[in-house]
Amino acid sequence: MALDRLVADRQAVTVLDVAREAGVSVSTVSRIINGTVKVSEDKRLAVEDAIRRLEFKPNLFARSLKKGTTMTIGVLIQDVESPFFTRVMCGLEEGVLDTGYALIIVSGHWDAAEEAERIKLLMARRVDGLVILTGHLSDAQIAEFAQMQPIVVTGRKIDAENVRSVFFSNEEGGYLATRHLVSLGHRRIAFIAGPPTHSDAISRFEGYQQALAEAGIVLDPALIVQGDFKENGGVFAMNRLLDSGAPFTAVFAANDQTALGARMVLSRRGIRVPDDVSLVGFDDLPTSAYLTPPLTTIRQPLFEVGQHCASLLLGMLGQQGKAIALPPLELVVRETTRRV
Amino acid sequence: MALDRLVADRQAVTVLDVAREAGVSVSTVSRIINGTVKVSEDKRLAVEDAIRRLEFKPNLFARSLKKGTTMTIGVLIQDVESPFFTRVMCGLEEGVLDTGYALIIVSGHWDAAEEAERIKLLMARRVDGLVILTGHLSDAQIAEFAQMQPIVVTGRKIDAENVRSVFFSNEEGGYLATRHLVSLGHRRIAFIAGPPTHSDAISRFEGYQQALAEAGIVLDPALIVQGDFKENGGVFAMNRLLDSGAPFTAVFAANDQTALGARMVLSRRGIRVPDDVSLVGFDDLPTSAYLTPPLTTIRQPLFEVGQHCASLLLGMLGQQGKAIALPPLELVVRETTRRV
DNA sequence: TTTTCAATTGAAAACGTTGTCAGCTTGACC
DNA sequence: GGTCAAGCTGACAACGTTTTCAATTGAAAA
Repeated sequence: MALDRLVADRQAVTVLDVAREAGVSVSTVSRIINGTVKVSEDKRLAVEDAIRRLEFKPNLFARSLKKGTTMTIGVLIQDVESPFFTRVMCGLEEGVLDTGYALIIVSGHWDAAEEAERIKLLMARRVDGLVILTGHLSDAQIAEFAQMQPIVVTGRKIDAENVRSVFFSNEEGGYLATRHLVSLGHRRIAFIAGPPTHSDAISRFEGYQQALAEAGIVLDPALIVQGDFKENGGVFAMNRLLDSGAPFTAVFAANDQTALGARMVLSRRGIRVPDDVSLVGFDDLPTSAYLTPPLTTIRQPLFEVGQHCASLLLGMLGQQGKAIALPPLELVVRETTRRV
Repeated sequence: MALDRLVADRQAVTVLDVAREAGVSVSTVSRIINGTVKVSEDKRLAVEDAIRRLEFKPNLFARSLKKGTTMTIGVLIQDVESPFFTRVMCGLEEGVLDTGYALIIVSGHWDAAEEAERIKLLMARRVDGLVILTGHLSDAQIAEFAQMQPIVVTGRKIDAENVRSVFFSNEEGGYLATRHLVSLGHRRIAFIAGPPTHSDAISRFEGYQQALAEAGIVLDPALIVQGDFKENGGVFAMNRLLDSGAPFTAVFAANDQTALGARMVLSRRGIRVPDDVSLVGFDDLPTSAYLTPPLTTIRQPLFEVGQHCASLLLGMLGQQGKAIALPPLELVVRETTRRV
């Protein structure tokens, strides 16, 4: 009795067992599973029944070995704990749902060497495709990796064989945020930057400069301080800014986490937001709407970015992924900004 | 020339190529790679050199197929976006670093059926082990899954073959938080609960009750409102609580996200924290220290929990994982609580 | 010098699939 | 009735490893 075998040794139900149980050959079983060739109705039924009875699960590794495909997608993120990445991951996860693909996620921790290391690890696992969410790898490196398997990369534009970029204008976001402050009458607008080598951070800074220039405000270097895209960077930056004594009425932080740190320092020093200082972030993280007061910020459609990445990659892998339209960047005005 | 072959067809460097290049048999190459049997020094050198020159990477799938092991660990979380899970994942990630194991992460979204579904997916991929971070699966289900592969589960105590639990007392945490409020003179302490079926949530409630009983305070059902462990649940709960008119001077929220939502409502209604109402959370999420004011909460050593899970599972898989000591739960007093 | 034995090594058989190839039916057509 | 094509089917060779098993070697022992 086949079920005994199942109980005795849970691991070992193979296509051979199914074939025996259904009284056909292994080839036929394989054909039914993959639907490659038509088989007679009675055998199909017998096999499907046997599969169900034996709870047969094809060994993915044997299959991978034969077909050269692993049904696995590698995802390089920078930090598992960053809400930015997890939001995108959420979209990715949704995007590959029910496609049979699984995600292997690795973190590069904002370090080009570590990123390359992790990608090599993924390649050793023969992932079918790669999603690279920002980071410090050079375009050339990515193009090289793309010789091995298709890649979708976010946060930059790469023109290379086998690479698709999901890209949207951080510059425009920086511009939107700054223009909003300008339109409220602010003229001394501080900027807490992101990591100096980070392309998103650079673009946001460019948007800031552009809005300033457009309003005829000369950029005051004393109002530019360095952050690191994390809460603590915001804390340091805001302290430095306040200690410098340079007067300002508004702050544009390069991301929400930075804004959070900055806001804490302001509050600690008795500076009210938005009464004394207006504050704008960037990202619209899930928690940002629940801060006190709720943070004015630039909304990036991160979930959709994830979905879109999945869809693009699936497309490159020959699967028909559902097309996702990327909503534009959007200024979300909440309660941390006020007319001066 | 071997390198030509490499360039022409990047995928296909096999152990056979290496053997040919080094002038030995495939068996010898395999032996050198796995270190199973001693081979002569000169051949070892030749093979190692060939491996390097050809950039040979063993095909993990062929190996898995033969050895029956996949060097993959499945992780069931509930929500990629929850800071709670990502913190633990961080520890997990660190724990398996350089062990050759990779993590496949799936989300159950707090739904027992979906959780079981995802676990079956992981099992179809023949993961070597499983880490289950809380959730709604029954103990019996987990014990059954454990017949297939070792499991580490958090947030509950399961006595079963092939299962290890990482468990620490949410009850004690609830007790600590409530006792802190009591010691500040509060007597009307509201509680915003978590999901009613969630074991962590239940334990925290029990701790709350215990501290109240110890202080001789009778529990007032009017002060207990339902949340869902997310920000929005905190918003609804706090609105309901305030609308009910029941007086209170302190709130214990079942987790930090809930506290965040509750705090926003308080602020919106002009109720000051901690001047009018004291607030305690649970989890000590990374952002909680940066709220305004910084949140008093119970710190769970989540990162260490992740490391510990990894270590336990690695142990069950026959790897010598480094032992991790789990720090105890801890009350972190910040600035949202004050003497009444 | 022969015998014994351990240390290395290579050939070949798995592991569980898929896909090619050839063989077997079956029915249609002349 | 014979021929053919078409439709199914099974045997078997891959896929790239690891792991027997047996053979070869060289050195040590007799």
